[in-house]
Amino acid sequence: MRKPEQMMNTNKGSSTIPNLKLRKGLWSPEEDEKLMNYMLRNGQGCWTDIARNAGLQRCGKSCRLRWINYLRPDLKRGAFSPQEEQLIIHLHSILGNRWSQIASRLPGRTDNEIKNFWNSTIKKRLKVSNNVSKSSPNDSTDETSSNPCRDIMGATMFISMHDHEFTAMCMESSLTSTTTTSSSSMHNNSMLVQGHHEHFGLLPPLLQNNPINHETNGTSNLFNVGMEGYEDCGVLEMPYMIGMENDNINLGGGVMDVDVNANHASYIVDNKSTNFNHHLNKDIDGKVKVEEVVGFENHWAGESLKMGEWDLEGLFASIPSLPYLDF
DNA sequence: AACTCTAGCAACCGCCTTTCA
DNA sequence: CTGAAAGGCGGTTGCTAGAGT
Repeated sequence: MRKPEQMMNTNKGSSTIPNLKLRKGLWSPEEDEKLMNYMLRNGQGCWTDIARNAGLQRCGKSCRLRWINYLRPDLKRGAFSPQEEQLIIHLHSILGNRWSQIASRLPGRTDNEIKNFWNSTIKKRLKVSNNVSKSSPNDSTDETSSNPCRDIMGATMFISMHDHEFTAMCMESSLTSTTTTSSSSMHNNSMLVQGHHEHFGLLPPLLQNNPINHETNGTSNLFNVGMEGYEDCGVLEMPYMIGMENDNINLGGGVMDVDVNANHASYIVDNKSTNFNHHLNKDIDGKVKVEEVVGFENHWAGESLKMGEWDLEGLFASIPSLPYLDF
């Protein structure tokens, strides 16, 4: 942190207020009050104007940051709850360091806050857990190391495997509404399947001991996907693929047909952005195999799939913002 | 009590993207 | 179409407070 009176310098940033020396460093309570009052009176607008009109000797950028990270009334304060922590990990495993996108899924939390939390707390724990796992002979065949997602997957001491409810909620809510569900959701799940299946922290582990979670409340479906394991060739064995009987689930870019009685489920998506096609076939023994047709490979094992190649909007459309969560 | 270490976090920096004249 | 300004974002810095010695 910087002392409020620490620096006064000419602005050389992208937000300019000519001929004014702009303050930097910590915000004083007076400055906070000015900005807060102005924002509450006038709402958001051009930050340079806000800075000027509020009588602040700050650049617009600085005002924006202060508002977003500290003054916004809807900000949540205090430590991250375990649920939030899990969600952050979950989202980070999907999105990487896209803090703003992660933050957009955690109401009341800022990207800066999450970033700091990740860098200071989670990374550290990750390191510890990684050291532990490296010392374990059972992990000798594991090629985790460079991928943090994968590190997390292996971090059994880090993620509680027994706290299933939250993940379940994620899964349920992401598929609760037929309008919010998309093919990318399947893709997300598939990604998360990667890693040591005995450590499924980010998959809904409830599925491992809750074979059928299948209910309806009139308008919503619970649609849980359980994973028994995975194979490097991209074929996943799923003990349970659950949908409403004879449901025709709208998956955004495609349609999933679930016909439990016929022991058959098919999921065919032709999504330009994700280029992701799956066929699901239910085995006689009740397992459903997801056979990759296009665009999904074992990227942990070498063929990396770059995030930038995805349709992140589509991807995110499938991740719930969980507004009902009250951490 | 004095000093050192370190975790946590506010805020800056610089780059990239978007908007607008 | 182009360039400047503004906005947005991720990475990084450096201060503070508290714990440890």
